[in-house]
Order: sequence, then structure tokens, then C-alpha cells
Amino acid sequence: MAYQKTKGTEERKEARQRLILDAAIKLFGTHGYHATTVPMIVAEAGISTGSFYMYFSNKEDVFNATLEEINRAIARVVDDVNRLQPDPLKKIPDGADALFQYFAENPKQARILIVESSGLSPRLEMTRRAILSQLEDKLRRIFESSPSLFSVKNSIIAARCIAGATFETAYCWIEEEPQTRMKAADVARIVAKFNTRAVKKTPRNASAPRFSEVNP
Amino acid sequence: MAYQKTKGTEERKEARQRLILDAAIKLFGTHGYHATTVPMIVAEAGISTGSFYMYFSNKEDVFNATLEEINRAIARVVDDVNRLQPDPLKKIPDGADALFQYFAENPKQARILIVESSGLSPRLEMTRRAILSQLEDKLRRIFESSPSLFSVKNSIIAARCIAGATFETAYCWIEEEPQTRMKAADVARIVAKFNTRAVKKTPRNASAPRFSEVNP
Amino acid sequence: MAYQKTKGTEERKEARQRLILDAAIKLFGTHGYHATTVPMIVAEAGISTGSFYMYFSNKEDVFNATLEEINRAIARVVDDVNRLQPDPLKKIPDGADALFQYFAENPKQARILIVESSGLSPRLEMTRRAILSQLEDKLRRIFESSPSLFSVKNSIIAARCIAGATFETAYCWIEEEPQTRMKAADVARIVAKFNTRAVKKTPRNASAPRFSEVNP
Amino acid sequence: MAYQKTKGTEERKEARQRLILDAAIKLFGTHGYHATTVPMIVAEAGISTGSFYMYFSNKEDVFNATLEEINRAIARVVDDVNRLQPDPLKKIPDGADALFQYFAENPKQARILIVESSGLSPRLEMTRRAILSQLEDKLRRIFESSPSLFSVKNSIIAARCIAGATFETAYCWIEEEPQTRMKAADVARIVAKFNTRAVKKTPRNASAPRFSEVNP
DNA sequence: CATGAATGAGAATTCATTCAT
DNA sequence: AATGAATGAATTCTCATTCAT
Repeated sequence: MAYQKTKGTEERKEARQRLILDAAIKLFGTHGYHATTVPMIVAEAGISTGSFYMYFSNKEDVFNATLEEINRAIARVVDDVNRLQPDPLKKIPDGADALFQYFAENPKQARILIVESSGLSPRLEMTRRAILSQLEDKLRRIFESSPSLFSVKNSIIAARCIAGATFETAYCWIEEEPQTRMKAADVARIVAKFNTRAVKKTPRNASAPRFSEVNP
Repeated sequence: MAYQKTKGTEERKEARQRLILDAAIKLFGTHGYHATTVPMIVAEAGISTGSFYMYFSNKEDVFNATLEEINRAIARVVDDVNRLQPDPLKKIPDGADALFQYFAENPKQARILIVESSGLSPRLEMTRRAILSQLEDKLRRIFESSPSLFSVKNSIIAARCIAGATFETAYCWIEEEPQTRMKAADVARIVAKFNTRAVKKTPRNASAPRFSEVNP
Repeated sequence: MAYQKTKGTEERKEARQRLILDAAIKLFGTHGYHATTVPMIVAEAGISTGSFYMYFSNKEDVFNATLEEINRAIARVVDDVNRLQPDPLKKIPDGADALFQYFAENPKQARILIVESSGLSPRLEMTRRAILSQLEDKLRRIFESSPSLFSVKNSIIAARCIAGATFETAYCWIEEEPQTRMKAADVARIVAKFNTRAVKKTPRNASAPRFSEVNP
Repeated sequence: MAYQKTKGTEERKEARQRLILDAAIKLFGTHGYHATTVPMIVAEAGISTGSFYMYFSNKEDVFNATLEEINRAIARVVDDVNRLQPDPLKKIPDGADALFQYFAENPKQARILIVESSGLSPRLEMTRRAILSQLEDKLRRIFESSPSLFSVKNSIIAARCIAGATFETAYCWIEEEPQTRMKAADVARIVAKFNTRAVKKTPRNASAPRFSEVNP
């Protein structure tokens, strides 16, 4: 019983933390970091100010937790693609598709990551960078593990370019009206096309063999 | 004489506005929008609080003026390239080079534009977007006016991707130590290479017709 | 227990609001609206700035609460007279007496109402007018319910005249030294005499017919 | 010529002072003392801030000048009545009529005097009181110089009551829409009727002697 | 554990007045 | 005499965080 009670308490604790985090995501994603106040968060979560400080040490801390949750979600989404799609060349469009789908389904999180997490404290800046770095690292590893498929001078910069191209496009896209904007899959495809052309070995390299097949 | 007096006053006014603007750029570029206070700006500019409000109606207003100044500077730099470089394909590397040089020479402005101007008020958001839109428009026009050189499905998104790739790379680069990081020209070249490959017509597109000529 | 706790909290809240209101009355009644600052009020009440804004949304709001409290107090005082004095003609002197007694016992409130509440914001102007209107309405009803006793052409204006006469006299009286000025009851009697003569039917109306009946 | 020049300068000075005073009356009468700023006055008058301080030593000073001008105007209007109307009993309605006519023709001045001049600095309070005192003094003298016509216990208080009754009625009347409210002459007549009944000897007192003359 | 009233430092902004030109 | 830019003290109000209950 003592065990069960502890478990119940543990669960309660997590449930409350979730409550706060969900309220925080909703508000940060709507009003941004500075325009969201702790009183707003606790009102939205239906808890007291005191409780808030039991689960998070301050406002920066919830925002950080929010970013980390977004990081985990994006990592999950991207890792799934990475695991299920064996063709390195197809990882780029599949990843873009997964990312845009996540943004479409989680617009608050998208706004927090893309629009609202810049120019805050050094700590939050670091967490924001960590999310991008993580993505860029995964891209870099793809390039470096298939040098015959990709033609990138500097894989770090190439990865950054892909991330930048994707996020800038996403930035514009999430600010548009969900009813009238392009479908997530469509923007994803176009962005992926851009990124793929930028990094894959050109057809000339690929067509040479074909040429030799034709020519004997 | 009256004219001269007016002119002198006019000049004084502009000089004072510059004083404030320079102080603001320095501080916004170092601490960001929220951590910079009006008292900090007036102390840095060596003027009084009251004077500040003679030249700008509030803090948002100086930040906006700062962004607009950056916009003008970037437009000037990019337009010079556009005018002096007749080859559309070479406009991309030359533009990247000019941009990174501007960022290297004006690190505060770079930080303001790239790091600190996101997630602020709607008005500032608009000004920030205007800067990017302006750049993206110029890229789009280049693509659309030379369809034989570029292969872009959606010129708006392609332009956004180039801007995003450039700015994300710049973001990481300006945060590095100026002594130890790559030279501006070198990052610019690598980013430009990425962007150029992404949008220019590949040789295959040029050889394909030849292949069909051979084949009937 | 939960009920008691809530009750205690409720009481505490009211007590604190009283604290602020009392401080506000003291200061507004001494220095007026504009010369009284929020820091002055919180210092007088012995609370913090933040607390002040928990109970009142701004300075205008406390002033309004102050006026409303004065309104309630005056209404109570006047209604008591109205209830206890059945003779409509005697309501005027009794009311004046009650009013002047209230002013003598609450000089700050008197100053706030009579001297300091004019020419402020539209909202405060409305509240000020409401107090006077309330008084004037009660007078008007007295006239209208006893047409045989009063001779007033326009009961609204007559009521206003009585209120004006009373307040202008009070204005001068409360500005005099409490030690040397007339007793409240004495001014009240003189003002009431003036007002009564102005509105009550003259003996001639009653005697004249009799005289003419006697005299043909 | 030197004389003429001085005279011209003198005239210029007065003209400028008038310019400022007119602007001040317009603005004080519309927005009140605190909401009217010196910059607003100089803008309305079409002069510079520096010039303003050549003609008035500060903001309080213009307001005071405004009140004094109103005082002079009212004194003129009232003195005319006093001089032209020999019957003391008729001075009350004629004075009320003149006053209401002045208020109707000079609504800004009316607002300044009746609504906006309360609760300001001691100096302004004094000037405001002086205007009322002046009026009350004139009334008092009328009562005291014709004891056979008036029945007032305390002529000072009676005068105050008349002033108060008149101003409170005027207060309500000037806040009403000029198109839909009563005519100035009509309110004046009603107020005068009230005031006259309050102070004049009743017919009974007047007829008693006559009755005794008839009846011996 | 939970509450939410209390805190108070700190920010933006205004405006009467001065004074160099 | 006239100007109007410059001043800076003063005021209002917010909100992250604490702590007694």
C-alpha cells in the first residue's frame, strides 16, 4: 500500500507537471515568453502560484522544459524516419515531411521553437541551439556515412543550411492561415527538393555509368 | 541666413538621432530588446530621458528604427551586387559574400537582425519580416528573370530556403569567436555553393536534349 | 473549518481594503486627488505598492471607492432622517442637520466630496454627480409627494438649488477653523431656514383666501 | 516715433498675452487644468514655449489669469444689472438672467469656473473663492441695504446659498446638450424664483402693517 | 503538499521649466 | 524678443518570487 501510495503520488506529481507544461505551451505559443506571465500560466493550469514553484524553479525553467519537450518530440519524429527509411537520399524528404507534419499538428510548439525562443537568456538560447544542433548533427552523420551519394564540402554548414532553409520556410508557413495555406506535405516536398538538390551528387556523376552502359 | 540656421538645426537633430540610434544598436545588439532599458540607452548616448522621447516615441520605436536602418544597409549592399554583377548565377555567391562581410563588420546589427528581432511585438515582427521578404523578393526576381539558368519549382519557397540557409549559418557563425572562426568570405562561399547547387539547372538537363537528339 | 478559514481570509481582505481606503481618504481629503500619489497612500497604509494594486486597479479606482463610500454614508444619514421624521417640512432642517453633522465628524470626506472631486476624469465626475443626484432625487420626491405643503415650479431645479445652497455653505464652513467657526447645528439651521422658505407654501396662500372670504 | 514704437510694442505684448489667454481658456475649458499641458497651450496659441514664459511665469499663472478674466467679466455683467435695475427685489432675477446668459455665451469660461477650478492649488483656490465671495458680497449688500424687503437671518449665509443654488443649477445645465437643454432665460427665472422666495419678506409681513392700517 | 496574498525593485513615460542660440 | 531643444524629477503600474497559513 505504501508502494502504491508512493506510485500514486509520483503519478500525481507528473500529472501536475504536465498540467503546467500544457498550459505553458499554450500560452508561450500564443503570446511568447515575455508576454506570458506566471499568473497566466497558473490560471490556465488551474493551480496556485505556490504549486507552480514546487514543480519549476522559475519562469525560465518552464520555458526550458517546454523547449526540451519539443526537442524530444522532434527527435522522436526524426529518429523514426531515420530508422524506417534505409535510403539516405530519401531521409531528407521523409524527414521534412515528418517535421512539417509535426508543426501542423503542434502549432504552439512550432511557434515556440521557431519564433519565440530567440533572443532570450543564455540558458534558453543554449537549449534552442541544442535542438537545432541535434537535427544538424543527424543530417551531418547522414552525409558523412554516404559520401558516394552526397557532395558536400562542409557537412556541418550543409546541415545548417538544410535546417535553416527548412525553418525559414516553416516560419512563413506557420504564420499563414491554416485553412488557406499549402498542405504540410506539399511545402515539405518542395523544401526537401531544394535541400536534396543542394547536397546530392549531381546526375552527371550518376549518368556517366548509364552512358557507359549505352556505349560499349 | 535663416536657411543656414534651419539647416544647422536640421543637422543637429539628425546628429542627435544618430547618437541615440548608435547607442541603441550597441545595446540591443549586446543585450537584446528586453534586457535593454531606455535609461541604459540614454546613459550610453549621453543624453536625458526627455531627449530620448523627443526623437523616438518609445522603446519599440527605436528598435524599429534600428531594424529599418539595418534593412537599408542590407538593401544597399545587396543592390550593389545586383547592379554590378550581370551574371545571374554569380549574384548568389557575390550576394552571400557581401552579406557575410556586412555581418562581420556590423556584428551588433547582425545579432539584432538574426537573433534578437524574433518574437517581439507584431509591429517589430512585421519590420523583421519586411527585411527578409525584401531579400527573398530580390532572389525570386533573379530566378524568374532567368528561367534557363535556374530550376526552381516554387521560386518563393526557393528564395526563402536560400535566406534561411544563409541566416542560420550566419547565426552560428556570428556567435563564434571572431578570432577563431572561419573568414567571412569562406563561410559565404560554402553557403553560396550550397544555395547555387540547389537552384541552378543541372548539366543533365542540358545533356538530356542531346541524348534525345541521338536517340530517335 | 474550511468555511471558517475562508471567512477569515475574506475578513482579512476586507480589513486590508479598509486600511487602504482609510489612508486614501486621509490623503485625498488633505492634498486632493492629483497631489496624492500611490506611494503616499501605500506608505500611509503601511503596505507595499504591489498590495495596493491587488485591491484597487489604479489610483482613479481608490478615489472612486472613496466617493462611493461617502455616497453610502450620506445616503445612510439622510435615509435615517427620511425614515424617522414623518413631517415632510421638517425633513429639510433635519436633513441639513444630519449632513452638517456628518461633515463635521468626517472633514476629510467632506473635503473630498465638496472640494476635491470636481474636474477629474469622466468616471469620477459621474460618481460625484451620482451622489448629488441621489440627494436631489430624495428632495424631489419629498416635494412631489406633498404638493400641498410645497410650492415648487420645477422640482428638479428646486432640489438642485437646495443641494447647491447646502454644499456651497458647507464648502465655506469646512474651510474655516473648527475651533472658531459656527457650530454645525447652527449653520445647518440657517441653511435649512433659507431652503425651507424657498420651497414651502407661504401663509398668504392659506390665509389670503380666508381674508378675501371675510372681506367682500 | 519712439513713442509710437513703444506703444506698438506694448500693443503687441498685450495682443500676444491675449493669444495665450484665449488658447488657455479654450483648452482649460475643454480638458481641465491637469489635462491641459503648456505644450498644448503654446501649440494652440501658435507661439513658442519660451514666449509663453515671457508672459506668464508658469502654468498656474495662466490659469489664475483665466480665472481673473472670468471674474472681471462676471463682475461687469453683474454690476451692469446692479446699476441699471433700481429695484432691489428685481436685482435677483436680473442678475441670474445675466449670469446664465454669460454662461451660455461663454461655455468654456463657465466650465472653468464651475467645474474645473476646484481642488487645485491654494492660490487658485483663493482666486476661485474670490469670484464667489465677490458675488456673495454684492448680494449681501443688497440684503443689508434694504432690510424692509428682505428677511434674512444671516446675510452672509443667505448670499452663499443663493450663489450655491445658482452654480449647482448652472453646473448641471452647462453639461447638458446646448440644443436640447432649457433656454438660459428659463433656468435663470426658475432659479431666481427659488432664491427670491428664500430671502424676500413674505406678503404676510408686508400686509400686516397694511392690515393694521385698514383695521383700527 | 497546497495556497495565494504580499512584496518591492524596476520599467516606461510625461511635462513644467530653463537657457543657449 | 523669440525660439524650441534639452532636462530630469516624478509617477504609475507590473510581475517574478517568497512565505505564512
